[in-house]
Amino acid sequence: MSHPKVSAAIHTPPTFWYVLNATSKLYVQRFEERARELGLTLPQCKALVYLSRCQGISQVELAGSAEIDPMSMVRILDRMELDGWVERRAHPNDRRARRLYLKPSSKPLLEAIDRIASATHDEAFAGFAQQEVNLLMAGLEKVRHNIASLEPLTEPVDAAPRKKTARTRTPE
Amino acid sequence: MSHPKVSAAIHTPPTFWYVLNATSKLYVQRFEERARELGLTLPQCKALVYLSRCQGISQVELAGSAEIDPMSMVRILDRMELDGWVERRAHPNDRRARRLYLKPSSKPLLEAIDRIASATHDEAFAGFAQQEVNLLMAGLEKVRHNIASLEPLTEPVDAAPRKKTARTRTPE
DNA sequence: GGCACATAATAACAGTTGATATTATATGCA
DNA sequence: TGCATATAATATCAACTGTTATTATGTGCC
Repeated sequence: MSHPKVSAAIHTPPTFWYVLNATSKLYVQRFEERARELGLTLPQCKALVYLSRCQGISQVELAGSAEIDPMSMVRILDRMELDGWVERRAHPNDRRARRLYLKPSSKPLLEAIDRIASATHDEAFAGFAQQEVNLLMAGLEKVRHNIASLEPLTEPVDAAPRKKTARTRTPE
Repeated sequence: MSHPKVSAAIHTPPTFWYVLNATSKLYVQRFEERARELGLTLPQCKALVYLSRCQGISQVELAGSAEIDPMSMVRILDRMELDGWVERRAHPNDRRARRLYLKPSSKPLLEAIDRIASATHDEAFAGFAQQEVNLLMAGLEKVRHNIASLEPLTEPVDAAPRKKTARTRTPE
């Protein structure tokens, strides 16, 4: 991510989505900058943390609670199993499913993740009163709730099925 | 993005980065859900909007002001030039550079983007007083500023150069 | 029991993104 | 002038993500 330092270009008053995105991206970047020392990406960290809270669950369950796409979860687990942090055991009653467990070796990792998360949080909220933090989170939650409870855009279901990747569109 | 509806898994109190990310992602998703009807992705919209504010700039400049990676910008412009929204003209004094211009056909597009942005904004802030919105943005800006002004993590510059992609890491 | 259908995990593939290398040109300085 | 270095744009390649298809099971109903 090597942007040439922002030039003397016009800077219009930042819109909400701009600030929201920029902040989110920065925050993740900072987190991953630290997590890189552990050889972990954010999704991996998420998987580890969520798994630590309810070991023995299946992959779909973990994917569901960590809000990660099941297919991505497979790949994350492949990597982490290889790295020796996680174990996939057979499920006693369901031969399709696998029960997930953390290997003891992952303990220090989880602690490190915790430290990293705190450190990032502290950096982000330097100079904030606790109440401000709560307010900010509450606001974001409200926005999130607003969007989450919207209908999926009724989609005109028009004759021409559109490609999912944004593509050439001839203006009629 | 087809998660199986979040299972009965334990749900710990949401942390800040969780809420921040989730909100940001949802917001973008909602925006792109609408923008898809125009055949545009969010980066494309960004490029168009920023370009509209200072036509005649070069690609690096646009990349800089829109905070998009220059290489990504190339690809975005390739597509949009093809689609006939944007023009690359030779730069009079610098034969390496190209000056960017919007083609007239992009005008309705820009208007549509504007409408979409407003619509999304309105959905997100349903039930907010203007003051709340301002407060929320101010909070985010503060966080953003906090992180943005951090040193790049002094990187221990340790002997072993680490791969940038999170990879197997044998615990010593 | 056996058939229709759902589900867990994974494979295969396509599209996108990010990092580095390449090419042409500019710029500063000896 | 001529060489070292910087820069704009782009090509190339590897990693990652998302989508759909595949395989092995499980579940309910007749």
